Amino acid sequence: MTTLSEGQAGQSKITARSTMRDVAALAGVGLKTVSRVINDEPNVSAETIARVRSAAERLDYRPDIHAGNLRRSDRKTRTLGLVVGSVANPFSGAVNRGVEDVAASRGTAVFASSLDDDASREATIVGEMLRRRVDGLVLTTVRKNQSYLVPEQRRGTVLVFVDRQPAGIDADSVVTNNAEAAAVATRHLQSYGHRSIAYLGDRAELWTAAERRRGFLSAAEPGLVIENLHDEASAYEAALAALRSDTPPTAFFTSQNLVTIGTLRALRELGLQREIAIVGFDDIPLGDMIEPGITVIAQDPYAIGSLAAERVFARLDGDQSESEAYVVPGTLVIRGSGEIAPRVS
Amino acid sequence: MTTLSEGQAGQSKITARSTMRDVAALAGVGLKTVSRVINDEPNVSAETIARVRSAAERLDYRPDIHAGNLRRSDRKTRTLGLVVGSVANPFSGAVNRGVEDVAASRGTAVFASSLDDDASREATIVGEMLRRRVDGLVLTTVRKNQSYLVPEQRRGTVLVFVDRQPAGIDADSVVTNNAEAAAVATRHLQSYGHRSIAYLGDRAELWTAAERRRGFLSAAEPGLVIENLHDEASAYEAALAALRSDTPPTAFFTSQNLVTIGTLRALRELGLQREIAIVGFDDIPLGDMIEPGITVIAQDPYAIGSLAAERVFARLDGDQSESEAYVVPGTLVIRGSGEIAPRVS
DNA sequence: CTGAAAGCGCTAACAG
DNA sequence: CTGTTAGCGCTTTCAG
Repeated sequence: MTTLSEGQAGQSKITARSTMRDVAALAGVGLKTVSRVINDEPNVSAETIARVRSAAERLDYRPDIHAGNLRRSDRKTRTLGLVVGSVANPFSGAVNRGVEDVAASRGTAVFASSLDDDASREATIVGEMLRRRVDGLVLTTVRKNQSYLVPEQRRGTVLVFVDRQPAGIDADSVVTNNAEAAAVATRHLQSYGHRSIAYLGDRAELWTAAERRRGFLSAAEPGLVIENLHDEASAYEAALAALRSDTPPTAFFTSQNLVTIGTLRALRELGLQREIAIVGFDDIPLGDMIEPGITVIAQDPYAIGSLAAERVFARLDGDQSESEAYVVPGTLVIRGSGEIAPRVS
Repeated sequence: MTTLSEGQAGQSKITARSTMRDVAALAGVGLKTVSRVINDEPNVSAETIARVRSAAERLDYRPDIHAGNLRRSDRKTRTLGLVVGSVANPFSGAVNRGVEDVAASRGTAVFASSLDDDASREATIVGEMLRRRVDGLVLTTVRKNQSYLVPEQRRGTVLVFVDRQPAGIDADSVVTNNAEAAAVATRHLQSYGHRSIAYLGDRAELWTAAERRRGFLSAAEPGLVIENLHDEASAYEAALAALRSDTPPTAFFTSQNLVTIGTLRALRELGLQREIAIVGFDDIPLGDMIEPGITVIAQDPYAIGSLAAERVFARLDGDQSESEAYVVPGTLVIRGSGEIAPRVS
């Protein structure tokens, strides 16, 4: 006894989802023939193609990619997972778009998830994506170590790390030249005469924060280093305290977006935005519209995302070369705030 | 003859993906028992549970959600599709995050796709998501008409429209009170004495743009209305031309993010940012840091996204009530640029 | 409490 | 050029 979907019975109103079987029945051909037509395989007569197409259209047939995948030999779901800080922040948004554009050109859809730099959520989120059998994963990680992904990688899931370098696993990564760019920013301030530069940084355990601090320290004479700032408010407080101390810095190097904004607020609060220099790491929306314009090391998150996605597809296409750390250089964008000379005392 | 995955043979190195079968074999139980344990179903002895768990762990077993779905009665993929302008823009990013947070709390993953307001891509993108059998779709549409989705909706795919009202289909929507808020902005300018307010708007066929214009016109005396501005550059040119005309406006109402920024650049170019008033629709990052601060109608994209996702789940949970247009009100944020009185001539 | 058999919608392998 | 049979990894159904 064969069971047919409801669609077969009712002529007028399509309500149940129709299957390949239904299309085959309506077109009066075999199941495999429909499969051939739907997948543009050769060896079907033009007339048969037309009949199948019209039947599929009449039933508003939508092939189920997952049912096919179950049996298909390559087992690709044409799906990518992307794990970022938060889809709501501009940096991640641009990475997301870079990944999406490359993925779309390959007929691949993208799952994005926000981590909020919360290490405890990393494994859960990645697990959810793995259950859905993503072909590859583009990851901004928080955990100290990613060795838990090694078995998955061995099974063929492609892993590419972005923004931060992974540990305990061998895989491609795409990052900004954090240390070098931070040193460039620092030397830029020095070239205007600054000798007392305060470093305001993010949580020390983040790879990016550590790299930027390393770059800063490689160029600067030992000075004020404040870390573990993760939002505007804490940066604002830290900057305010530094400026009110007995030996205030003549310039700031802020290692991250929100830290830069918090520091800008503190400078404004004290009316010092034209007295104290500041260079931030990572660009800020409308950074050229404020007064003075904010000088930054601008990253290229779109390029990071698209390059990462390209690496995923290269690996899926069989690239067996050694894993590589790709560097997307940050660039110094001069707008005014970093070109303020220290007050002569 | 039974075929077993490679995992069974090799003891040390796991390389092939193991299936429920492999776990069952290793644990020495039946397939269904493993299924019960993995899905936390009742009627399994504690000892058996432990044996299965340990076998699953040893094989690093990951259930395949799609294989299960094929046979499962509810056929839910626990996947949502989100179609927005661009995942890289702040408004869409916040909507995305709102959707994601609600979805994550229900064990649901989110596909996001960028449309760039390109009507020709709408059907393709939606089609890709439907092939992947998303349970629901949160959509920012561009096409004039969404009736092509009616059959899909009848089959049980939940549709919720955000930011823009759909046409030709009956479904929940979540939007800002565009017309009312635009009228509020306009009256705000009038309350400072403005009688010659220029409206700079986006493409007239976009529902949001039309609504905002309608709101503006309901409050303003007929004045300068310029439309079809879709980016910073065109808005900049339009504002510049208006300001250089024989009868320049004393205030601007700009109907969208990029248009506001373009207009601000024009005002700065002419050094008029403290002479000519401006109120923008949709908030701008760091809008309080520029001088003067930019007065806007701020929307709440996070609330829009999370409410939309909640509606999807409500419908999936069986809510059969009439479809509704939910309104997330925009709020006037006063920062300076909208509180400039016209020059007395 | 446990498991064998059937089948979800599709593709692979083969036979006509 | 076309169709039949088996089976992907899981859940359902039903019999122990």
